[in-house]
Amino acid sequence: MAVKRRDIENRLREFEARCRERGVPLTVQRREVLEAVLKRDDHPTADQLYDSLKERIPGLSRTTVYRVLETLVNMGVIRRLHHPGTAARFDGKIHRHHHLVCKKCGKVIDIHDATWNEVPFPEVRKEEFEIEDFSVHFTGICAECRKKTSWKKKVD
Amino acid sequence: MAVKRRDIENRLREFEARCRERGVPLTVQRREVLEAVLKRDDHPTADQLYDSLKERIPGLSRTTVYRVLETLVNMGVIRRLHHPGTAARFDGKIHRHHHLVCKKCGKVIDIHDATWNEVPFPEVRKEEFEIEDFSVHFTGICAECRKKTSWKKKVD
DNA sequence: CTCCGTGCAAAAGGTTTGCACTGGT
DNA sequence: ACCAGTGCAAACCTTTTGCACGGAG
Repeated sequence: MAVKRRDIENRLREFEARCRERGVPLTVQRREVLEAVLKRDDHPTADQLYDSLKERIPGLSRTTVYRVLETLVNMGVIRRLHHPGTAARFDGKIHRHHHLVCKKCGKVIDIHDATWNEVPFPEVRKEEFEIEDFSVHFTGICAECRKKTSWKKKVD
Repeated sequence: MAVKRRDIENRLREFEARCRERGVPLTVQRREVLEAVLKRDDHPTADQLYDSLKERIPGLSRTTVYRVLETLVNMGVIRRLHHPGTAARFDGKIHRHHHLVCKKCGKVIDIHDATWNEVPFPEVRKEEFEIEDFSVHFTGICAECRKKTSWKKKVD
């Protein structure tokens, strides 16, 4: 489910506060892009966000959307997803959650599962890698794709 | 660790058998690209594979590498990875394993962890999603990047 | 007032497509 | 011989960069 209205307001306020304390200029574009990401639960691409905002913000540049998204990711306010598909997708939900990824159509569905959230980090001392978080990709076939008869891409 | 020599031979034989039984033409390019992916453990991009093969296969086209990789993924012989970075990466290891992904440089390290492999699939009846497998992305900072002082953003 | 952020255009990758030719079955 | 696979070039899509202007602190 998408972030709730109340939560969105909190997130925006939190963002504004963080901008101020860091001296990061708070622009209309940044606020609007963040709000647009928070309002959706379908992991939009930069281009989809641009399309949904260009009417509200006349003269908005695609470039700016890319740059703002980069800024928001670096501030830890949103996340960049690396799932199937050519374009990067963005997620306003920054708490730990996992994804169902359809092998056929690439759709990404959020899931929350307490059991999975609590599995302890694996031992990776050998790799000298400092794990901060994790997310699980469950791959398979979504309901719609399962209904369709033709199954071209994946053969088996 | 990379796939072992013996295993590579088995995988190639298995691939040839599957081609025959499906009537998929077995070409030099397909065999060589598959072998090249199996021989490495660093999740190469299409371009890196092309570079490593163009000497062995004079006249090889980048396009062909892309097309062959697509075919191999569809046949289930290799996997496409969707990790940070602009280019898609490919993985010859098709058994269940997980990845350490560096937030800074985008490097992907394989890990095998029995505990993680055995956590049962979550309940997703509501989503009507048929889970087939999963893989876990552990995000954090790799050894090299941790040593570096600056901590701005990703490169590779 | 000073910079940083923005807009525009153009460049820079990475990947896909159209078409003619070659090679596997 | 037939049809799928390949090579080449160009198209395409996403993302990044250079530069001048304008708005936020």
